[in-house]
Amino acid sequence: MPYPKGHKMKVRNKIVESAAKAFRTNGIHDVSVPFIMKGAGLTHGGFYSHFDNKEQLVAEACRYAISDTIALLQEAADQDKQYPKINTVIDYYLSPYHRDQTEMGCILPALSGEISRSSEEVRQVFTHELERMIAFISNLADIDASKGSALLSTMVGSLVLARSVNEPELSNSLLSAGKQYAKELVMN
Amino acid sequence: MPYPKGHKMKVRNKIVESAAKAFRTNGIHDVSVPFIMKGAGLTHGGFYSHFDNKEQLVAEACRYAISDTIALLQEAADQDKQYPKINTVIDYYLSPYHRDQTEMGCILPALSGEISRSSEEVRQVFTHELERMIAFISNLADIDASKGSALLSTMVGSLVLARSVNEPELSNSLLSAGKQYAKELVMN
DNA sequence: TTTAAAATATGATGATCATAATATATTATA
DNA sequence: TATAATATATTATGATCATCATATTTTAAA
Repeated sequence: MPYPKGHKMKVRNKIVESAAKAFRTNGIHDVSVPFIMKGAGLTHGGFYSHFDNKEQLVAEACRYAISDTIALLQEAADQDKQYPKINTVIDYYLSPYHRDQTEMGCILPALSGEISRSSEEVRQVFTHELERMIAFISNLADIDASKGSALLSTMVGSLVLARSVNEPELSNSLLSAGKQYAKELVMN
Repeated sequence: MPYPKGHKMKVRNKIVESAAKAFRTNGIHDVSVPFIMKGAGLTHGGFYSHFDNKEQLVAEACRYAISDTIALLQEAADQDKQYPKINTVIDYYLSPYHRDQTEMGCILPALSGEISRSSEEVRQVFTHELERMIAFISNLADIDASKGSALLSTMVGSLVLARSVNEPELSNSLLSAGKQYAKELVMN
């Protein structure tokens, strides 16, 4: 058996990581398989020995990206002493930094629009991961899932709109307004 | 001068309408120029006598679609006797009907993600139209623009997430939660 | 009814895409 | 060190895209 044990798995993970980055930056349809493979340090030929098709990779990249985001937000919540902890997450999520760092940021504002037009397979994975995200937010804010959904919606909506406009002032005010009313939602 | 006066303008409008429909349903990059032209009852060849390139059409379709949405929401607000009027708009915006009718629905949840990766020209138009939308919502709800931005963000976020999941129950609960907290935001 | 400008259709070009077939390189084990 | 299984690279295929060049159709006015 050539190649060390676990080698293929590592390469596969690199492809998923590369895809998760590229999709968040440039969208799903605008990112080609060759581009993703280049990002993983490979050429396009080997792609189909790792995945059945691009759609399967999209699903995996969604799963990876949301898990990654939850971990990142959890870390932010743990490090900051601010209370309630949810405020740290809201502040991070709606920061100019997060707005401008799409590559590493939350997948929801970046790809939800495209996901809604994707295959059942992709939407199935997305649905499951979104449920985890809602649970995470609700738990951290100590609110029920319904309120948690509304909170997440406000965060996602504010960020996606803030990213769409090309007037920095308007963009910042969308973030600020989102932050303020997200926090009020949690407290009331 | 062949062809009746105003003929070209009418055809041009048909193309913009066709594009606005198609983009909302299938995204910008996933809709081809030949497909848009077919939707307007034409073949692809004539496209470039109406527009310099696809990007220019995207910008026009954005403008058209947001104006169309504002008019639709204004109409809904005028017809229903419910007070405050903003509640009618919130109920319509976050209805299963609007969620499932992407073709005629609001462009914000459908295309914001892609817009944020579009050209400056497109984002410029989008920014201007978004400002009009925020003004419309704030005015109708009798709240300031900051609160209006947060309200619109909640509506957009809820709808985009509701459209992304493939579990009807979760989707409906995202709409319901959005409705409830959007109304509370207006009142508090 | 003819005509010519304006609008539209047909067909072509070169790029890029997802995917597949085949060739080459890698390396754990014998 | 040789080998054979496995991973990766190269090359090919057929489709689709935006855009352009050219041909054909339309119809207001002469």
